[in-house]
Amino acid sequence: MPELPESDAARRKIADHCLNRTIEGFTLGEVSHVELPSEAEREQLVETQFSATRRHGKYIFAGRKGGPWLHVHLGMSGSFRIYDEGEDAPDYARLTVEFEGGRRLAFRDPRKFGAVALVPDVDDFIAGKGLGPDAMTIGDNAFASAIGATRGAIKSALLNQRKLAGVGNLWSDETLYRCGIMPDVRACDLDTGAVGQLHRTMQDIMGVVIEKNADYSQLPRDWLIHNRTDGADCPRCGGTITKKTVGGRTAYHCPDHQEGA
DNA sequence: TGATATGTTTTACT
DNA sequence: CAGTAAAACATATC
Repeated sequence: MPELPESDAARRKIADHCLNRTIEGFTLGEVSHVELPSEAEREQLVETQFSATRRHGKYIFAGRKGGPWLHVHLGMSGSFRIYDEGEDAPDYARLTVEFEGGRRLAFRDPRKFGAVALVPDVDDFIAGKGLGPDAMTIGDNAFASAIGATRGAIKSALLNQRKLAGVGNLWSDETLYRCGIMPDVRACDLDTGAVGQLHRTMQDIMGVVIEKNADYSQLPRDWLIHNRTDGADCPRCGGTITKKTVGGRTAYHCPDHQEGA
């Protein structure tokens, strides 16, 4: 489920398996309603190599210095699959990059909410999207000014990609759960200490998910992720996990140990 | 069968 | 400008 940590794990697949190999071509799957690079854009990449990857928030990039970069957003259900020529292509492959030596990189996207595009400059792209600072590298002061001053719900602030890039529904719930803060508390009602704790906790949680390569089965048992179901027992306090809608998103939380400001 | 889903964008208000 | 709310996007799964 792609948020920042899942996007980073996906980026790493490219970094680990697809760099410095000449791109020979592309294969398209069933592509209606999926944003993909045009034939002319794909042609610009043929005979070139990816030499580096980047990630900002949930946006992944692969390219080389000076050249156009391939940008990928995984949307709701996107993923990458690395395989070699002769192996079965995965289901729902929308765009497959063919490298020399038979290496394949498939962009899978069952629900077609993802996007792949060619961008001339990564920084310009990020600026053009209006994305806020990356959630894993933002500093304490920048976090406090981006989030702490918001008048709306803290959960909505964390999810706002213009304020902070990378946090999605799952990890915003996990962060608030660990901090003991109700998702619908107004961000500006949190004291300085709580905002600082939120910053540290958010980075700690997503850092662990990145470290575990986004394999949820390796995450600690007392995390909300394993019990994110209406009516489940809260593994931290014995309360009951409950859902409510905050800012149009479903917010799972424990009313017993998550409190208002 | 119907409800729900990890995300983004757009539009229309307040 | 800041924020809220709803709808739309396409499809798989519970």
